[in-house]
Amino acid sequence: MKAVDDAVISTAERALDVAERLVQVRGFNGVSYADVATEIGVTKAALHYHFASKAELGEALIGRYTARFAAALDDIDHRVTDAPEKISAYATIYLDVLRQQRMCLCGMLAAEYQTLPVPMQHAVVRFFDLNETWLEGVLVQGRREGTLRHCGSARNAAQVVISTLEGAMLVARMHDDPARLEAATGQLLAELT
Amino acid sequence: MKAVDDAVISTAERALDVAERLVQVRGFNGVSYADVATEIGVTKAALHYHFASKAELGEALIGRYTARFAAALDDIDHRVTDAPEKISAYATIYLDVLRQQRMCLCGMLAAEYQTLPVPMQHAVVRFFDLNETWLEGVLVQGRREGTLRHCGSARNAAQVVISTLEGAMLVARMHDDPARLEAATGQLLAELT
DNA sequence: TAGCTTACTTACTAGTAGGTAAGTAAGTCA
DNA sequence: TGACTTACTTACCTACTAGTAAGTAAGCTA
Repeated sequence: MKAVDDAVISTAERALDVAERLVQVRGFNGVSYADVATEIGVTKAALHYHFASKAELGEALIGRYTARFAAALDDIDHRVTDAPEKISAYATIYLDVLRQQRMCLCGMLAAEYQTLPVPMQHAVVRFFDLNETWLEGVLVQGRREGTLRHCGSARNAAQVVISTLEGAMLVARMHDDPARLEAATGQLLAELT
Repeated sequence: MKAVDDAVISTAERALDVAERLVQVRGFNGVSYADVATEIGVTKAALHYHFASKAELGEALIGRYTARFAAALDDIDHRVTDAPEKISAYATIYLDVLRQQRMCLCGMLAAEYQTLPVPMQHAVVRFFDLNETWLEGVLVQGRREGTLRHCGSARNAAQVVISTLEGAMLVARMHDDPARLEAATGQLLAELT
């Protein structure tokens, strides 16, 4: 096995990279083992060696995506102190994904939710929980410091923020028009400040 | 052929009813001819008699859904005069769909956009155009009458309204929690009035 | 160096996908 | 009454789906 810290990227990692992009563009039901295997230049059986089933590949995909998101939120917490700026930085994560002509992985999987294996459903819900909890914290901070306002509970307001960003992403990607997400973000921030 | 105005619903109509529900729940790529045919009690070949290809069935689906939406908007225009109440009635359409545990047909298809046949892509875009245009009119009316306010163009604000409702629907359906859509609607209306 | 592990390939399976050709029963119409 | 149309069914096709069994080359390890 190759060392983790050298320049060579393992087959499993490359499979996750390719599968992630394909799922973000086409959806989980629009991607096959053959699609992923062909693109990284191995057989389907090699993919099954690393991920026993498509459900397992899907779980690994969501796990890695969620971990990366969590790291990005942590990074914001360390870089930014101002609550409104944190929300703005949060929206920038979404915008960066959209600029690659991709939908949020978990937003896409939310659409296909009813067709997903149960472990994948739980993993998707965990992703949204993580985001809600982090946003809730920022909204509480902002309200305390007088830089953010919202009606109802902070949890509720956090859910509305996520809904707006995911929806704007969905529609903006279809039109290949990131400006729509920027407009929604602007209105969201205006409403909260 | 059965008369259009008697109680018997044609096979084509029943196929559209079933396919619509299945696509709203599972997505276009999560539904097969066999699924639809089995549920209405005919063979796949009978379905192919009415809709030559899956793409054609999809187009018919979007066409009927868009026409029904257009009729609902027309109905609002005749029933309601107050602009904020029109927006509220508009949001109720979405809520009624969500209460059946369904996603907006075209919101679902927006997620799968990249995998759809080109004629279906165009039909989905037309659905959103129709909605944007109607909302734009209501927002202009509200601004003129002093009952609604929005920053930027009315068209832009209309896009944000649709994005928010579609996104809230996506997330709320996953959680089986229509309250999330109601919360997003509430915040949207607060922002506009 | 013998045995084991890793990371595959080749060749296959059963099931499902969309789609089609040919036939048929029932009804319409000149 | 014979030709035609509608609304199907049966039986099939090819392509693709996820998944598997068996084999192999390379490297690591006692």
